[in-house]
Amino acid sequence: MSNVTKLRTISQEEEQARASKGVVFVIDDDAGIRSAYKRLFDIEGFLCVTFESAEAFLLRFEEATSHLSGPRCLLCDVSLPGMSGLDLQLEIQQQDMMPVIFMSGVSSEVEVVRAYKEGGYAFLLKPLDLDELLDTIESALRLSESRRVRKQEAQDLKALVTQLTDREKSVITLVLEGLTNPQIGERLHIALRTVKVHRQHAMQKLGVTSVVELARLAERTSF
Amino acid sequence: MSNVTKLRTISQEEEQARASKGVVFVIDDDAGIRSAYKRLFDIEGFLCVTFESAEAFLLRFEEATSHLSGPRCLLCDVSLPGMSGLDLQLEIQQQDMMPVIFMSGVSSEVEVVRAYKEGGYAFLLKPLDLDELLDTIESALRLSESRRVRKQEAQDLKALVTQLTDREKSVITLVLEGLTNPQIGERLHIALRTVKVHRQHAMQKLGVTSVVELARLAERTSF
DNA sequence: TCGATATTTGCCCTTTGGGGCAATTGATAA
DNA sequence: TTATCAATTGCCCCAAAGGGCAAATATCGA
Repeated sequence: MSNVTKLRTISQEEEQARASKGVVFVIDDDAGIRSAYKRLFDIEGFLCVTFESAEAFLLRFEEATSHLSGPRCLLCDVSLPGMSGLDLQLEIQQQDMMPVIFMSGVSSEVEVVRAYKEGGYAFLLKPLDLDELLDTIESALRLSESRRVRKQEAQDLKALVTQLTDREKSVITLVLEGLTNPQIGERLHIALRTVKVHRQHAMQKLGVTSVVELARLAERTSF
Repeated sequence: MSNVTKLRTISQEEEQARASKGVVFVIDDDAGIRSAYKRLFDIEGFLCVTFESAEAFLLRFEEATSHLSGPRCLLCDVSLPGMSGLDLQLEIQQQDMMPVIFMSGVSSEVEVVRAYKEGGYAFLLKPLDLDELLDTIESALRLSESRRVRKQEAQDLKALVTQLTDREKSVITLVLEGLTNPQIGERLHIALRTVKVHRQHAMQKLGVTSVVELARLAERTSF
């Protein structure tokens, strides 16, 4: 059935496939411009979702895309009716949601400077160079993806670490300081056998089989 | 004697002390502005060196400050006679020398965008806010310092690693993959005792006493 | 050709690491 | 109150790590 209505509808698989390549949010108050961008990004294989205002974006982008995974970025005009692009940017940067690319035809230097100072990813001046636009979108999506990966990694590790009991944590901490089991035993006033048991349990819980792996893991977290 | 001529001359110790806090290069074609900045940064405790053009900076900043260590940054007007600030920036970013802060009173948005796109650290519009200027300088200097530290660390480690012989490197590599000495022996077709010897020598050369330290060190380099 | 360095290996000894089996104690959740 | 889980320890065993002593080869610059 998606064949019949393919101009406006895509299947769920297609939708997720596009989202995996990248979700591009577009905010512009001009419906014509919105659909032009949508067409462009559809052709390029991205999933594009448009909004007519910053307020609409904040209200609806979550539900519109929470079921989709993939890197994302926001392309937004600086001057919008209601909440401006710059103010929206403040919200977004606070929650570290996604890179924001500004566009503008009539921007003052002040706006540009502010956009960058507040963490804007790029600022494109009209008339837009299509290649430049796509390059910027792609690199913003790459940034988004690498951030996501880093974040995911961090919280996976955190989940592992919280599985450890206090005793296990303290033993592992000393292991990471390079102490031997007998030394750890002395330090914590427990028997050698006890140290070994805690160490063993901790290694299992952390899913590592050697001290090297343990150290590598610890480098990426902070115990 | 420095007391007599203290308005223009500082002792070598004083010079290095200031440089340690931060070297601020200033490029402006107006001599009055240059001396105003110099006064300001002198008061703030930085070492300030001024130039009348981008060309003069490139020619002379090296010899003027090569004997001094410390974080550094460049404060520069975008529109300069001769080579523009933006062109200078290209040179500087290629060699990753220092953060560049642009100033301008009559900049178009295009210039601002280009400055940021090419890696400019900040863009300050006139009239300058003194507090903002100093904040920006300080954070640029912090960036410069952390870059320097990272770079230094990297080359120290590289120096250590190059001390290793090929055999030692291959043994250590396998150690870092989590293999035991007997396994390494099999893999390299050498006796267990030989593995131990190489391992021991490598650890000594790298200045580590435990596998944990070794792993930590390896995380920061790429063997 | 000679000394320095790298690579190799064997023998032997001690300390660590890893882990099974079994038991005790305390706390906590069902 | 009972079952589960964390913490603890002892005994015993084997594999792995660390390293001293000694020796043979090979390479390479002086």
